[in-house]
Amino acid sequence: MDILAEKKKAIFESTLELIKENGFHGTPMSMVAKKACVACGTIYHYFDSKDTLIAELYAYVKKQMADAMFEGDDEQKEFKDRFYHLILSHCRFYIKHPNTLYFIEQYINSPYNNREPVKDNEQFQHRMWDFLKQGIDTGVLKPMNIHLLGILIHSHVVTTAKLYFSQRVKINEEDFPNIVQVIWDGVKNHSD
Amino acid sequence: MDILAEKKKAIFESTLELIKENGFHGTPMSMVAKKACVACGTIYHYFDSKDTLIAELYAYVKKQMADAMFEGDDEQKEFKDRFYHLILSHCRFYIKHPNTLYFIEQYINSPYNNREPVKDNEQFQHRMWDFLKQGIDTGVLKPMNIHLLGILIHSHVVTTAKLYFSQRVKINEEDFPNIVQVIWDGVKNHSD
DNA sequence: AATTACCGAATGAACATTCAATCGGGGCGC
DNA sequence: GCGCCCCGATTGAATGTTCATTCGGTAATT
Repeated sequence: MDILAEKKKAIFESTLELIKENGFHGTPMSMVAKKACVACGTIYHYFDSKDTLIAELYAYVKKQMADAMFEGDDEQKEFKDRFYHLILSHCRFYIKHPNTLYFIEQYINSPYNNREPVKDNEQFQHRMWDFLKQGIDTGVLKPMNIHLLGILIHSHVVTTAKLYFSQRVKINEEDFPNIVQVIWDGVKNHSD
Repeated sequence: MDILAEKKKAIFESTLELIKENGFHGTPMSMVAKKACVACGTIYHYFDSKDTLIAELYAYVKKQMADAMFEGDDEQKEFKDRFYHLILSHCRFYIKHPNTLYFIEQYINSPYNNREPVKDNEQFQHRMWDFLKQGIDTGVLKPMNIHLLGILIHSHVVTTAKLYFSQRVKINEEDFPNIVQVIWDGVKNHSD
């Protein structure tokens, strides 16, 4: 179970990195095999097909993200502080895991996305929705569709992380709070 | 020159639609040829390779977008009105051209993006930057890096357009102004 | 006539997937 | 403890398919 898991993990990590570099097309199974130091056939011992591998990889990184996400969230604190903390953690996760960032973005914008809906562990989504709902109910956030709100915020985070790695616009971690302020001012209820 | 342009255009449009449906990998040249009602060889009369076709297609749709973008912008109006008008036009362009929306998103998040930097007609970018700069200089917008501002706004627009076509969150054109308000509140300078 | 547009079968390379063959470790009889 | 067997894990060369691209030729346009 240990060695088994190790090999599967090696395949995941290799695929992740190669896809970031070369995209789905640009990464033949043979390349994944070489990078993961296994034989081609071994991959097929663990996964039915390349599509399956990619779909499972998506679930794998999604779970990692969910696990990392709410760490350090303190329900006792004020809403705004929690908001900043959550968004910044999320940004930092992507900064720390660029392979994941680019893989997810590619995946979401590819036809893989709608092929077989991976049964998402939607832990992350639900905790986020609860948090946002609380913000709306207490009048701190604009009254809006929660899903919409969540997606707008997430897209803001992703854009920020991508920018961090881009050549054209140079930002660093010290700029993050200012960028988070943009989305905060956007979603907060200005009537108070 | 006329018929020539027609055939080239047919190839562009077919590629655009097929890539939206099936992605880069999922669209063989033979399929493009069939859909465009030309022979395989004809495509190679107009384009050096599949990569070239895709790169030129990107420039082609980018130009269409730029052309459609600033239509109806009135420099006499108040900044906020112009902002809403521009953002809404941009949203509506994507709504009207979903193929373009999904193609661009796939392209940007693929390794094609960094392969050969298409010499962008950056007309759109520059007009946008000028507009944003004016907003900052007059104190209406938060003082921020203009490129950063532009990208954050654009990502908001793209997210909105994608949401429009998504199953999960149902929004329609009447919701747009509220969504634009989020980004407006986000970027406006609240100190006045 | 000459140049250009167009055709589509043929080519060959790249790649996902298969499978027959080997490895290795743990259970079992002695 | 020792040898043997079994079975899942692993291997990587071989297979068959799917394309991108080519090219010899035909039609249209000048």
